Amino acid sequence: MRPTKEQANQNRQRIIDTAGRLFREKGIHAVGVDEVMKGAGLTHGGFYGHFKSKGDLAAEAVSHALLESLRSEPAYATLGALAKNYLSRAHRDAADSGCTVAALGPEIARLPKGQRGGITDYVRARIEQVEQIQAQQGETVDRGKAIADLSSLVGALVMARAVDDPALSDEILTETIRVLDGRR
Amino acid sequence: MRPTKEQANQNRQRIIDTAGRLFREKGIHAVGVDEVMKGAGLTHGGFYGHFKSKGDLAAEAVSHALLESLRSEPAYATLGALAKNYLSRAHRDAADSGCTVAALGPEIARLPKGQRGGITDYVRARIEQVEQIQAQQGETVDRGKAIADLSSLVGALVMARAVDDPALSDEILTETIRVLDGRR
DNA sequence: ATTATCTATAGATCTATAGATAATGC
DNA sequence: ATTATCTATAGATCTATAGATAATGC
Repeated sequence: MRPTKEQANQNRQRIIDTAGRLFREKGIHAVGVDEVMKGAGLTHGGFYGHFKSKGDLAAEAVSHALLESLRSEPAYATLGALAKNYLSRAHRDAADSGCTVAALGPEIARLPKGQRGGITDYVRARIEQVEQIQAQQGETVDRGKAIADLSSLVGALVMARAVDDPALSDEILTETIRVLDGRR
Repeated sequence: MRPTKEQANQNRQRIIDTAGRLFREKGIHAVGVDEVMKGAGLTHGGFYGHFKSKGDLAAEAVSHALLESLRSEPAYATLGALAKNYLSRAHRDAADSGCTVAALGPEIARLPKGQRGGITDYVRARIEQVEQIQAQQGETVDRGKAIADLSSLVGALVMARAVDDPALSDEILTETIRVLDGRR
């Protein structure tokens, strides 16, 4: 039953991908190695052939999820278009495949430094993305405004998910879109 | 060694208060009943005389922490003053006594509905607080803008805590303050 | 007598390891 | 021979319960 080197690498990638989704859905602490391996179609004992510890997997899974969301994203012409996508109900209701900062931000903050899965580079890249949109819209590039707008996006998604009332949740999404869009 | 009814109630409050701090510092899942009870100066077996389950405590601890942060807060004349306080380094570096939404937002979102510790009422109160500041500043009251500004505060704090680089973390705080303050 | 707390522990779960297995790849 | 995976399990931890204890409060 031993897989080829290629297949073993694919298995490793599938573990990372599965962990990325499960962690975002349920939180890192709420998901065991057992559940991750079962999700990847493997037995949990095999885990330690791929990773030294669960913490190592957490760092790699966070890093992979962050890079993936940067990579798979289209270019936006306006901040409003970005906001409409980021603050959609679909994104709110699918945390497992969505923004890692909104799903795991506080949990990532508690990880030891150097094990935070490249979130620093990710945030930097996002800030620059918003700056580029500003330039493209013919505005003066204002890095501080880019940071504040990015913060709006993350904060609105966190609140829209946490809140119990669907009407308030929708209002947080649509009103934040409106304000970010209106500033064009 | 049996305490008076009054002392038992104080013990219960101390459990809730201790849990509120430990949960915000380490995350709900990362803290056991044992650790909470030790923090409150009690043995862990006594816990179930006060609460039916850890989940019940979580709901009460979140609720208490939210109400406490509303109660203990001064009135702000301007949004900039609110931002300067909320986005201070002191607040960033003391999650255990700080904003529950920024510390536990995603984790609260995963709690079952009706067990989310009154976060809906809390968010509503915060929105109204920002609206009142708008009125006080002589601006037209814009609920959408209040929501977007509140989102900026929460998102900036989450990112400032998650990020690995102290300079970037500081920049996120100070620039978001500047933007929120400048819009006066 | 009631009850808040403590001691002790059951039962479940979780991380990690050890040894066996079997197919790959030198 | 090497190694990715599996089976089995050790050891730690975590939630929850049972029974004992001792002071309160009717």
